[in-house]
Amino acid sequence: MARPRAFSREDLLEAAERLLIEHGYDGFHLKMLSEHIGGARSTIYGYYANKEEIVAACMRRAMEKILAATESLLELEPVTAIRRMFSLFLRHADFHKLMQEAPKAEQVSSPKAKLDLHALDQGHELLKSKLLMLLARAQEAGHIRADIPLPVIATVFFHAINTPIWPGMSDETWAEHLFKLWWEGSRNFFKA
Amino acid sequence: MARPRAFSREDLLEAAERLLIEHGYDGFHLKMLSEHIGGARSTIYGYYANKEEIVAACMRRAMEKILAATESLLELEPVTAIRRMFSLFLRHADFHKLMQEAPKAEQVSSPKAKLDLHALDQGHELLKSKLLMLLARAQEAGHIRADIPLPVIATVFFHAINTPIWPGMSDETWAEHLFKLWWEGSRNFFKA
Amino acid sequence: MARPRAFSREDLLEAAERLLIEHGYDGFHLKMLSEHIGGARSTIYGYYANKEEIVAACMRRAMEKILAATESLLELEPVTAIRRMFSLFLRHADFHKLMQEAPKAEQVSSPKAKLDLHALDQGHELLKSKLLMLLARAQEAGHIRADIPLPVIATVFFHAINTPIWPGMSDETWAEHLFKLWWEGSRNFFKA
Amino acid sequence: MARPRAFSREDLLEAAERLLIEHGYDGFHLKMLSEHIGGARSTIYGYYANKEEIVAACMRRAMEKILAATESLLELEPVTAIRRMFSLFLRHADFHKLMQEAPKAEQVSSPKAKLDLHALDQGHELLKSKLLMLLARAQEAGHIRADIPLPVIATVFFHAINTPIWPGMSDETWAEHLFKLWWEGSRNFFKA
DNA sequence: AATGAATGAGCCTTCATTCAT
DNA sequence: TATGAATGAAGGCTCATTCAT
Repeated sequence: MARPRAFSREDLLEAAERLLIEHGYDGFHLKMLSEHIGGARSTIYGYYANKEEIVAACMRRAMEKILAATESLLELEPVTAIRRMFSLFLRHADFHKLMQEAPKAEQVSSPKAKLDLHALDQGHELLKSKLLMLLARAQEAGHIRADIPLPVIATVFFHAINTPIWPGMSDETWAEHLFKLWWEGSRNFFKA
Repeated sequence: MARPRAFSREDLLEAAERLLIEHGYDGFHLKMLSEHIGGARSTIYGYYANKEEIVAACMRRAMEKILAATESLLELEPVTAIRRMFSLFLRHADFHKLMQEAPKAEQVSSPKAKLDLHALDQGHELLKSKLLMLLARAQEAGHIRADIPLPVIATVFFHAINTPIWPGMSDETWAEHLFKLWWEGSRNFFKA
Repeated sequence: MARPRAFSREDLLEAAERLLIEHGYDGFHLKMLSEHIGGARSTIYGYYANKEEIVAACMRRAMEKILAATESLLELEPVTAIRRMFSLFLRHADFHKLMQEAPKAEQVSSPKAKLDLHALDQGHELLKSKLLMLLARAQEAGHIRADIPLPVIATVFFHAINTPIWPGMSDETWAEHLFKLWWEGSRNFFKA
Repeated sequence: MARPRAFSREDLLEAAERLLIEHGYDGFHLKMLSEHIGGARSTIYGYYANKEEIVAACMRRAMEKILAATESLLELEPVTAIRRMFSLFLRHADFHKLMQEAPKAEQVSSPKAKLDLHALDQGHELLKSKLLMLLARAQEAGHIRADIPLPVIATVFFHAINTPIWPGMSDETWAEHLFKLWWEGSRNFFKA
């Protein structure tokens, strides 16, 4: 009965995500966004009340995608699960870059954005706790070194994933190498 | 007779570096800068023609400081040198993070800024080649694993340094843990 | 078969009047209006071509209501009629305040709005002339002072009505006091 | 040593006052203001941080001008003082119209504007109390009717002043008539 | 006819940069 | 030379109005 929407909320968030990753929070303008989705700046306000809310919704959505992907991981054998998690995060590579741009919930004035950012934080905690659980189980089974606190190991895990790919290398090889280096280090243990 | 210089080029670049690290490129304003160096905004234009040039000069200078600090490293025993380099970079970690979002020389309009950014890139390459040289020597001596290409190992090295510190942990302990994880990995090799 | 009318012209003008009185011209938005009449913003354009026309139609209608209410007043004894008129206007005081900032017919671009605003002006003149007639008759009968031109007295009458009510006072008491002050002044004539 | 200011704060407030009176709070734009003082919109922000602060400063200044003008009034014989106050306000005719546009201090976000608006309120109270004091003294001396609460009389006084002048009449005659009507009412007390 | 969506004009505000002393 | 003042180009957001169903 009314004019059909030129683009969906999904389209909008998708574009926003790309632009946020590419330009950072401050470098991200609604003008830019509107150009990328092919509409007027003001049209965006029919979807979200302000920039804050767009960013927050965008972050939350990315987190939910990741969380969904880690759904069944906990049931696997821990070392396998960790390996899977590693390659999963690698596939969603920009996710972490995006997360670093997240504004703090307290610095945000829109209540809706606050809600989304809190959900984001909870998601973050959940993700960390999932990883910690896996690491703990792997450690109990003697697979993970015990001389370094698990949260530190987890932090390094999260960060390692974001290593910018060596140009020209295939994704699979890259994943393989990266995991090996995280898992076994750079040292040569088998020195003759 | 002439008005005394309100601040030196050094003061300016020093303050700019701190502010860039703290607020990122887009969050960095000349107003902020002028307040921190105790002068008028317009005075800055006596030193640099525009914001681009300030940022470029600032990055270049930071890179040169790092390069100077790595000067004598190549003469040490390779594994010791690598360890030193690790903690050196860790001390300059903020700068590294900044580097990752450094403006590209081509996207910049001021020719002077272009020059500085090219010098920055060259410095980066030099740094990488120094590291590669060390890694190669260490590998020759059998200390570094040989099943993974050295550039990949170097990339991971560079990236590992930027891991956000685990809150509440002392800098020294953090450095220790981080190096161990890069060097020996997360796996427990000594499983009973 | 046709969609039922969501609201009538009357509903629309009624709501517009309330909102105009409450928020003034610049504070009056079509969004607000549409929410109050329970329809879509765009539906309003089925009734009036633009905001100007709504406002003009609304003012004209309010004026006509007042004029109708003064219909039988001229037949009364003049002083009684004046008293009645006073309390009548007091009841419509908000409208009067609004009238003072009514858009001028010449500043308006829509011809329909122009017409309505001219009608509004005519109504205003008619109202004034009615009042003047009453005052003249009262003056002839010796009830109104003759040392001040009647139009001045009429102007003050019109303006007095808009005196903002003393907070906490009942409408009736207020009307009583206000009329007395207009009629007898603030001076104490009966000084001992 | 620096470029001379194109207009003074006074110029700015003066223009703002005129425009506020003419167009009301909502109809008053910085663009309009900048055009009237002959500068760029952004230049205004060198004087005041935002629209709120301009309006608040403008109101406060108007109030202070009036207060200064009423300075020595209290020492006069009360009825004379009242008469003087009346013509004084008449000369500053638009003052009250301006005051009606004043935003409430609580609805304003800028702290500086809050301060100014509070000062405005205090000025308002002071003005009212001055008038009330005069009225009370006049009443004690038997010059003011006692059957109507003084605050009501004061309110009517304040409002009466703002009666729009009868076009074509000289200011002095107008002042005379207006005062007479407030003081003695419209009624003819001396009916033969 | 009624509606939800789209849009452009306009306002407030910030900031890099230029000007005039 | 150093500076305070001035400015235009954005960018966020609102709102009257038009479009397409």
